[in-house]
Amino acid sequence: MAPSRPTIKDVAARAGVSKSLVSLAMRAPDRVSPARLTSIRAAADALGYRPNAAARNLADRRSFTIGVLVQDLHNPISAEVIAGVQRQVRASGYHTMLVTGSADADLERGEIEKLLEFQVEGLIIIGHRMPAGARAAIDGECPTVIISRAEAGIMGLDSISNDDVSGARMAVNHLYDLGHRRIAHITGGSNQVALLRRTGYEAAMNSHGLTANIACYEGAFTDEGGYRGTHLALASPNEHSAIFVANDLAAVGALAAIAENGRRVPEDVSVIGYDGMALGALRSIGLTTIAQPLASMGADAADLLLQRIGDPSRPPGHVNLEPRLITRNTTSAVSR
Amino acid sequence: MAPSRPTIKDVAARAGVSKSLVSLAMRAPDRVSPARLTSIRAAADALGYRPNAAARNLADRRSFTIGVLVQDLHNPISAEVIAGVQRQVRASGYHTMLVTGSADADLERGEIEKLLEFQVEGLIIIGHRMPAGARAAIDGECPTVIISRAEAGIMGLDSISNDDVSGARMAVNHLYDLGHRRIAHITGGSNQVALLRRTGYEAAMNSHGLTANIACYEGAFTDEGGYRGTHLALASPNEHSAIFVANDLAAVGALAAIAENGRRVPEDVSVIGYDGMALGALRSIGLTTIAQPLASMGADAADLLLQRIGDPSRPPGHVNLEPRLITRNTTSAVSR
DNA sequence: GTGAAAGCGCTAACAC
DNA sequence: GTGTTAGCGCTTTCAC
Repeated sequence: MAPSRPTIKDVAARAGVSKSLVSLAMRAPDRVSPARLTSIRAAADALGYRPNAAARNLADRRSFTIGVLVQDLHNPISAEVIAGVQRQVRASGYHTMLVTGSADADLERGEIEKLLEFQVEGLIIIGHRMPAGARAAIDGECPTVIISRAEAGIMGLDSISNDDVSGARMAVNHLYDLGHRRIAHITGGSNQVALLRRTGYEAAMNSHGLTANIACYEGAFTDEGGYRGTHLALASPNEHSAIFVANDLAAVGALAAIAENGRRVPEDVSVIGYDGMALGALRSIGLTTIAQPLASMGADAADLLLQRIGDPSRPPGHVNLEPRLITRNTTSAVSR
Repeated sequence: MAPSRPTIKDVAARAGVSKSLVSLAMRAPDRVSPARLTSIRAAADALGYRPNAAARNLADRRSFTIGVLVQDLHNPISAEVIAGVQRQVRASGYHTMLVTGSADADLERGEIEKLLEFQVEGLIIIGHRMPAGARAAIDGECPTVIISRAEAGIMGLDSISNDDVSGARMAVNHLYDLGHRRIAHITGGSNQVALLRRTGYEAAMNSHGLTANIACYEGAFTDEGGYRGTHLALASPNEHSAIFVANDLAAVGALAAIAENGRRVPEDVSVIGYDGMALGALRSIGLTTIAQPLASMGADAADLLLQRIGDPSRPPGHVNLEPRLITRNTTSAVSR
């Protein structure tokens, strides 16, 4: 700030060469004579020179930065996806600028605007909602890939998702195989992902001839949502022996509701979640779940984006990864 | 990218005015005649003009950006601190650029370098380790505040922390008040924060005349660490009736170890953690803990940083917040 | 191999 | 009020 940082010019002066040679030395060391190179480097070190990204981006007309919008930083799965994104992005010589979304659509669109003003070369959006400001990106402004939003396809964006319908079926099938028939579903609300999971649940129930047993209780993708929905389920006369909860966070809430209700998991009622958040693996939770390959989804998103940046005319790609069942301690064979 | 974005010049041409008037119109609308203003705005809208942050930062010689380094994005408390930081930073008209640290010190220093190259006006570091690249920041390069690292003081940086020693005493006192005497401590490793919490534990035990009962078992700030440490504790002949675990994540691991050991919480052994992570409040966990005011720590850090940016000569400040006890379901009066 | 000069998009005096 | 003119720090032809 105050003692404004040394510039390429200062380095040049100190090394007794021209600005452009310093610039060259920084980017193509092999095209500069060894002697000058060392003296330039010495000067740079002595001065504590650090390139100014703003100036370089301006001259380059590119930023080597990709923007990441995380809608729900509080859901632990976000961290895992982010880690995957970062690893891959870094490996490609880019770096990430991460902003968080929020319930406030205006704020969220503002964040996206900022990212765009910073000339990010691409955008990765992690979350279930369609961000307000994403329209701009969609309008061909900036390559964008959406993680975990299945309807992205219809908007012409690249996307990475897991097959929610198929995953939900896996959940039901697992329960079915354990002998459960009265299987309830706690929903994740009215967003696309939640709807798909519900669809998978219903489809699986139907295909097992359990149409009459279909029972959905309204929840949300939060601890609280799972808790409330499960209380509803337990209060019904249906005597569910198993519950498929829309996501892991909600499933943890479900466990609490069940305990409060005086029943045991999995002896009295089995519970299966969805997502595969690391915390579900915590020994004191031991949640059976349908796990999304979170880190690779992040990495794949980065790959897809980088490809698209390389070739903007490339048609949008949709990677739909298969989730997998992880059996832990909250599901068991039906007891009666 | 390809169809390079419209610039201020394009807007000027379309509106039939000069570049500088457009620039003025964007920043001080009231100093431009209404007629021109509207026509400029119309032109900007029509063109889909968006200011180029790189150009502006270069000309302004400031970025209105503050960099945030999060060392452990996987610890859920990070998200809460980040939220606090973001809210406050945004409210001040700045925005944040967030990068994640990692075990790899070189990568971490690289991330800090990037932030610095981007001309961030300040740095907030969230985590327990002293990042390699922080030296540069310390050398007066860039105002920096450290969250959760008590030794920051000696390095001349601003810092926000909670009083770990005092918090640990609170934990022990709570247990003591419940009648516990054989209180074990699962440590968080050898970092400063863990050491302080251990110090507080020992001090409290001493002051209660329980010096002979002091028993520390080696753990870490992770689920796994708490799990292993607790198994050690339970295997000892000390018959601990209560355990103070170095942080919440580890405490959750402790719960698992205790369950595996065939004991109940809190009937057979009480457990108290530290941090106040939101997940500890999840009903199926209900962890008693010493809660740090995470969101306000983030907000305070942002405030401190902004102040320092405003007045770089300001002496470093250290805000040491008092944590508070949150009693939930994992502690109860000693039974025998 | 090296340097001079132009320009990236924007801001900020400074004149008109 | 409004336009002109210099840069901000860096990259990049293009001659030498």
